Amino acid sequence: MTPTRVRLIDAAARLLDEGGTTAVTLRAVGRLAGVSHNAPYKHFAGKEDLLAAVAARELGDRGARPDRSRAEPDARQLMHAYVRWALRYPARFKLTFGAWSPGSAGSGIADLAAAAAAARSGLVAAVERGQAAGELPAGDPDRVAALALAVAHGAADLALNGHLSPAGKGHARPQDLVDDLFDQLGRQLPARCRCG
Amino acid sequence: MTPTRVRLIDAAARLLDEGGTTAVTLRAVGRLAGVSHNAPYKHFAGKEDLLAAVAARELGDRGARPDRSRAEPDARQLMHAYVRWALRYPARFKLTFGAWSPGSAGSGIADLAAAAAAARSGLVAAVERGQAAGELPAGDPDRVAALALAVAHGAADLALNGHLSPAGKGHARPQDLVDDLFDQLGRQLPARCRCG
DNA sequence: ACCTGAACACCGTTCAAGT
DNA sequence: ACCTGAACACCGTTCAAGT
Repeated sequence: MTPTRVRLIDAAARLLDEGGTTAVTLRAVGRLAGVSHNAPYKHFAGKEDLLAAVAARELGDRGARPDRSRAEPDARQLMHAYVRWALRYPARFKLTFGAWSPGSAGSGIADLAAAAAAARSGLVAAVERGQAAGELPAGDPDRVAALALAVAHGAADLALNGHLSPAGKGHARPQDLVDDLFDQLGRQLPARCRCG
Repeated sequence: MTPTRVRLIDAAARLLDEGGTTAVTLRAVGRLAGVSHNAPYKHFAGKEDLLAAVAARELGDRGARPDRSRAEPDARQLMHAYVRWALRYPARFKLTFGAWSPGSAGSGIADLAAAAAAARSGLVAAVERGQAAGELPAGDPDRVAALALAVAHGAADLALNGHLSPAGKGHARPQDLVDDLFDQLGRQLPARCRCG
């Protein structure tokens, strides 16, 4: 709300993009925002809370974007967008979906939890539309959504950490793994096929 | 090789298990190992190289264990073991499959790359056995293995970070997602079903 | 070869003041 | 209410010595 608060978040996000997670120090954030090195403590509970505010804003921006271009994206497109975002902004991805200590209760962490819940429900809604259209198997939509997210998240994280494509064997791009899953999910037995 | 080197790795692993990744400081490692706070620099290029040595040993131990109890584990069992290990030792999991700067070339990092390659080839071999037994779909075994690993890794990582089961809705245990994938992979159209 | 102690430039966080 | 400067207890890393 207050201008210096958003200035601090801006500075932290910029440092994150430029120098990775290790470059985001409270002192550098204050320096870049034009305040003293401990002014952040008047706006955030500490370093972790400031980082949570950055993650919450990033998650909110990501959720707000696809709504304009396309009213009802399908689950496959959402997971492709997820992977694309992770590969393009590795530091934001690692921060947003990294570990958040459940005990601490700063304002930024609360915002982050709410933004994450909103993103999750959007994916579940897309899965339900896919099930209604017969493109995805029946069953608990929360669980199908979790499976899709697990593949996208795991593929992106493994790729970023160099654990996916061993030696230039091009065939393990994370987007391909997302497609493999959805192709497999779409290949379920149709109702008319009872020849078993 | 040298005794102090393994003592330093022991100390780092113990600090990692007890206090998480932030507890592993070079000074605390030296203290626990009974040497000065910068003796590690005679055995490792720096902090990252010591951590890589810890990760390489962990990965090697994980690879050596299942060989005794079961000669040829299948891919599903390997992925279940992967998830079980990640949930039980979160800090080791995050360290082992975390980010390793590709530029640096310490001895520990080289060991880690070799151990990761060995683990990967073991999974690919299990996938090939599953394909031969008709339990897994045909196609590039490297890619099927990558899909299985992506689900296991993503499910474990999301679960550890609280992004999987939203509000006590029990139905998103990472092991269940691994089963969902393998159940789906086993539900491929049999050759005799040509009624489409 | 292996280890030590002092030193340097950082860091997060706290605290007593300032306006 | 918001910000500042000094201070505390750390940290990784380097360096000149010691044996």
